[in-house]
Amino acid sequence: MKKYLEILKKCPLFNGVDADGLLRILSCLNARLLSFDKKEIILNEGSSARNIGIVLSGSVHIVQLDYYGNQTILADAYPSDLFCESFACAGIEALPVSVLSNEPCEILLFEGKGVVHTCEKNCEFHRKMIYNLVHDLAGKSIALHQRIKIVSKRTTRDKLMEYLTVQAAECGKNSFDIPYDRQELADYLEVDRSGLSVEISKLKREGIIENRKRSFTLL
Amino acid sequence: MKKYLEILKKCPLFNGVDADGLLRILSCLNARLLSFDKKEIILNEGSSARNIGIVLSGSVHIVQLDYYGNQTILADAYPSDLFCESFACAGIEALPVSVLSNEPCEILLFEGKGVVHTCEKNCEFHRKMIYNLVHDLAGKSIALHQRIKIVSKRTTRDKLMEYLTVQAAECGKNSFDIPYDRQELADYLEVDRSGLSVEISKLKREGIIENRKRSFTLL
DNA sequence: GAAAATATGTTGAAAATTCAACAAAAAGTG
DNA sequence: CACTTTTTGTTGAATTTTCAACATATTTTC
Repeated sequence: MKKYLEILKKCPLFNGVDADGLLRILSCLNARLLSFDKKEIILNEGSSARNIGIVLSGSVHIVQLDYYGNQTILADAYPSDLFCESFACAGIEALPVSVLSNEPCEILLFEGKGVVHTCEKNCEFHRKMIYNLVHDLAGKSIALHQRIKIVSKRTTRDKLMEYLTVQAAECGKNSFDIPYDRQELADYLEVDRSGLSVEISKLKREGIIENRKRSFTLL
Repeated sequence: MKKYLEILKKCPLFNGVDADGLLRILSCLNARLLSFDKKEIILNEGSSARNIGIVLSGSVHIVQLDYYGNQTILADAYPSDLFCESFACAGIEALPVSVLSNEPCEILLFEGKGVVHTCEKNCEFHRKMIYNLVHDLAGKSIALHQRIKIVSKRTTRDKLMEYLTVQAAECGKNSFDIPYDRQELADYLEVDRSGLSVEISKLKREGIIENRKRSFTLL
């Protein structure tokens, strides 16, 4: 576990906790270290919602699957990011999403109740974690609202432009790379992949954007 | 304020806090009591995100507005419900949503930092509130995911059927009333109102649902 | 209870999305 | 480097949504 100490220190849950406290908390949480290849199922929709995950290496997609096979990408998690904390904290039975590995990755999994329930030994750290949890959950809510703002646009073109505008704002430049290939971008925007390609081509022809693969420029 | 004590006791933020503690917390939070007519703006998108609200009477819609005038209904809040707590807790500047009164209503508004920062007098209650906040934020996240599952369906018919199925499951009956008129339902499902009416008519003709105004039955 | 205002249903035309199928380009493999 | 696999772009047809306009029904107001 020491190998990942630097990653774990940056995890929003452990903000303000020193390396010593971190190691104590981890032993207290009974965390399991798991490895996955690309495109594997880490957690499956409908399975127990008790677990919280932290990405140690690689990255994952948080998705919902439709009965027609349409996949919706809700969010991504990268090293140091938490995932599924909201489901564990709400105390629901079944996970309403699936978590898929986007590339080979290593994941730390532990039970959410270990975080929420105070234990005798580390009350000091637990208190800090609860505060951190509030901030993290609130941040996740913001992210969901931002995604809704993008996806609630009524046309593929508007969704794409809103998405690209947000990305540009986030990295403070008009040129940036997105974390998705075409199919994944379509799954994030909830549109048809081929229709998305058509729209990207149009925007390029109209001189509104430049694009090559995952790299975009707003003009 | 005593008039609303019963409503406030049921607020998720004050779970486990007795009437005495509640009154002390309220004075500490510097809460303002505000009244609104129907269809008024309570909080405007882009304005300060510092405030948390509690509905005391009536009900409100949490909405996002498009530059074309399309309104998206994200959630509703009824007496005892909190709203905008996630934005206040995340510490962002600008509110990414608007809050509109759905009917004449009374609202308690206070600064979010009063909840998150411990004060000297009521540390006991503050600790409880933070725990309550974690549970509440997690629950709001679940609600958003549920809404996304509905709205990510690709056709008006599928969105409507998913929505009605969730409603039926929530009240445990096949007959139920929804809290929206046609335009509001369209705004919640992110579809065109007239197209929604067409789809409801079709489903009735096909014998899949019964409907009169806000009352629906799944067959 | 009549008049005005609001809500809902219906229609047809225009616009957009989806779907399947295929071509072209790029990436991965031995 | 050749071959295979995967990704991306393009097309046209079918489906669906949107939009505007209007008819009907319901509610509100005086």
